[in-house]
Amino acid sequence: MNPTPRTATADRPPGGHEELLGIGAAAAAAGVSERALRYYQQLGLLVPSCTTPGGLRRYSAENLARVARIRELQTLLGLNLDEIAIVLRNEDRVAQIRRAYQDERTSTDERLRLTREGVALLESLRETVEAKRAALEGFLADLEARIERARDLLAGPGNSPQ
Amino acid sequence: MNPTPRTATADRPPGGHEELLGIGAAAAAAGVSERALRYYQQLGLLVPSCTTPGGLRRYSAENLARVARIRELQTLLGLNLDEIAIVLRNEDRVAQIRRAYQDERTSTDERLRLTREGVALLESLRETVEAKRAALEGFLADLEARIERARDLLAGPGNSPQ
DNA sequence: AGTGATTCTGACGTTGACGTCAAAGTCATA
DNA sequence: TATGACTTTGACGTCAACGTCAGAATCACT
Repeated sequence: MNPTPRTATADRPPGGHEELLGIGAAAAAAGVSERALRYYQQLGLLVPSCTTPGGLRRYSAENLARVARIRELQTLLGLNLDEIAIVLRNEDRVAQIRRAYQDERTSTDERLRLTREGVALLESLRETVEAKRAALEGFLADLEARIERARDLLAGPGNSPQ
Repeated sequence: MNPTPRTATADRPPGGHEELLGIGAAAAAAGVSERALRYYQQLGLLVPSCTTPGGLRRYSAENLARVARIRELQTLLGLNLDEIAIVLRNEDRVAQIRRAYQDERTSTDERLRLTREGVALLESLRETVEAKRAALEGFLADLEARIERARDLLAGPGNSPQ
């Protein structure tokens, strides 16, 4: 009933590399289908952190986090995969900027320039999200007002509230 | 250049009925396609407030508000049309309860019962929306934290922030 | 070297929410 | 009542985001 399912509850590797998952285990862990992982890769959203010599995809924890991010952008913000590609490219760019910033050889005004660029990218996403949040807030307020009115009817005198 | 476009900037009707729009004008006013209006009707989401003897659909302002509601539930909450159908049916039920409540013949405990039912329906929607809002809030907070950190780099001393 | 589970690459199918088009019908106006 | 704009009902097309399936290849393990 448990014939060593290969990847699931993996035993710690003696060498301290990374724990890489095959596409089946990765899909299960991320809560999406194998097809979805291949599709994301096809669109350039997700590149498995390495592949076996024979061409099998191996996914890292970072890869799984990226899938989670994709799903979040899909369900929370309602972005399509093309828009998500843009967001992810921006976030990758920010990470890259961060690394360049840490680099000893980066000059001080280059640091400034990079940071400003990163902030601008993040800000633009924030605009989008903030707009959505505001709209949702309004929606919710309206809903709560209606509930409130109904509740008043329950509390008030049973008849003819004028 | 203005050969009486029939329905657009309509002249006030002498009799005080309602201003009804043909499907073309209604679609334009609501910002959706004619096909969408027919499709919504096909799914039972939207029934034109009346039709001409020949079978042409006429849309009221209330109809347009409903379309706006549908679009809102689509884009803001990401619901599909089946889920929207449920929400709208619930909201219709609440309105119906409201009317029954106003009715003289409705007894006091019937009023209580109806109100409780209405509140329950609204509350259930509120749960959904609130969950979404919370998630979005978290998303936004994370984003703002990242922006903040980048901003700190801009304000701090140009080098090795440890 | 063999076995069985897993994965590969096409390639076609599906679903939701419409888009588009043809042929016929309706409506207000000339 | 005739004209032209608008609308009707099918019916087929489209697009995104995968689902599904076949046949071959890969991998860990014996």
